[in-house]
Amino acid sequence: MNSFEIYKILKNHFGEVGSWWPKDGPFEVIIGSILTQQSTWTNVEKALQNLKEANVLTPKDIVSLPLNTLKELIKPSGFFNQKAERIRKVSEYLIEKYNGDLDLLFAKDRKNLRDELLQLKGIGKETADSIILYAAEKNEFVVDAYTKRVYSRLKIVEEEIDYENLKNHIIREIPEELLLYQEFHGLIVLLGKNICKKKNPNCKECPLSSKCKFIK
DNA sequence: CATACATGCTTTCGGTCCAG
DNA sequence: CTGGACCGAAAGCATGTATG
Repeated sequence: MNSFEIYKILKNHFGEVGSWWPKDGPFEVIIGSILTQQSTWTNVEKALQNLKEANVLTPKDIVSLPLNTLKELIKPSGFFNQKAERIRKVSEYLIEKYNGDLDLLFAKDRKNLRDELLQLKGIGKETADSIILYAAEKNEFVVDAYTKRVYSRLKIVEEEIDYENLKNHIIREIPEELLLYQEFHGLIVLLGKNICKKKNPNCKECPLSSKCKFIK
């Protein structure tokens, strides 16, 4: 079974995901992509809500905030000490290099943008790709723990496959289109979060169960 | 040198598992 | 059955040490 088939089955099952990532602006996407590292989205939403209520919406707002206040605001997302440092460092960088104007950063081509993001502490491959796909809106596919779990349970790839290999496997099998990249990733998140869970998977509800060897 | 593997980082949520 | 203590999982990343 190839990735485009999986996409169609998931879309048929869940329907249109739409712009499921919060579109309150590209800077919020960057913050969100850091906050969501190793954390659930519901917790990240609380942290983002706190920032909004405190009127912290731009890189300049972040750096003018005492670090401890930032930590308090993002506490619900977990790992708040590290994440606060990372968010502040990234904000400082954006101000120094682009005067806080993200359009300048996103004007770069996809590869250069990715390399630049990866040099920032706290931004690894998945976070960089999320920023490119959802904030810069360029065709960079995102794979994550859900993707790896789903694909390895389907026996399409081995469990220990690394990030780039899984990503390359998938992009070879699907059309290179922004909306499809966003939609497919969103659908996999829905599947991984609600059905293909690590602990109590709901295989009976899974639209892919007939193709899956895992089945519990 | 470079690649592999282990560890620290934190809160919230949803199970599991007995005691009452 | 009910609740509450308890446990592991949840959209990763950087750093340090071991291994070849």
